Amino acid sequence: MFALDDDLAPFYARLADDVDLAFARAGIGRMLRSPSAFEDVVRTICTTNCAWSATERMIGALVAHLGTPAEGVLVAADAWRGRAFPSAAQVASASEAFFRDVARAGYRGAYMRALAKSVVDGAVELEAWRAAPRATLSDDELASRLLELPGVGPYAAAHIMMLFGRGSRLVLDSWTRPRYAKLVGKAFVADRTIERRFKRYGDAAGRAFWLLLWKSRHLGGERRI
DNA sequence: CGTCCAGGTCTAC
DNA sequence: GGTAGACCTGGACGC
Repeated sequence: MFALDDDLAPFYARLADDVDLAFARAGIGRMLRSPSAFEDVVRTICTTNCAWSATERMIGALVAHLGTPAEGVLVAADAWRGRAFPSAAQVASASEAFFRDVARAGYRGAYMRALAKSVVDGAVELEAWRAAPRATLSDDELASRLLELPGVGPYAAAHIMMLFGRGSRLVLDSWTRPRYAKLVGKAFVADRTIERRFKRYGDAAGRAFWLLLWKSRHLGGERRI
């Protein structure tokens, strides 16, 4: 989960003379990921086009109703505490009614069911994709595969890749866009402009973008860049 | 009570 | 390849 195999040395080397991100060289910038790649993808789908409260509701329901209770942990039947995130098989076996009436996932229900089935029958090998080194599976190839998954668009693909240890794509959404604009003192900044600004970080552009957005959390205090 | 939109995506031009 | 419209849900908002 701590992605300790991710080698950030090249990234830190690139930040040696970076005014904005040199602070990260102290060992900042590692992304916390899920025990399984399937969980990373499902959680991400549950962040799309909805408020954070909805994301929590959907994921909470998946865990509480489909996940396996941890051994020796006594919990209420409807609680998510003490349970593992459900496996692809467990999600695949859930009914449409569960997604509609319990998780209240709306149109995402069909996406999650389809994804879970693809993982179960072996058509989609998320775990292998996550484990594959760049030399074997390029960022472009991984991105195109993720984009073919139901419910995964540009935002989700970039987010999942970040969790998979590929910090090349910028996670652009309704939180990061205004967040970046505020940091540079503008009301609005076009995606192309942001992409151009971070192009210099090469295959670590997404990680650099993310770090900049969270810089104040690491250093304390809000400041413009 | 109607409209808007939140850590977007998909389909049809 | 770029762009409207539709899409589940529910909390926030204006009236």
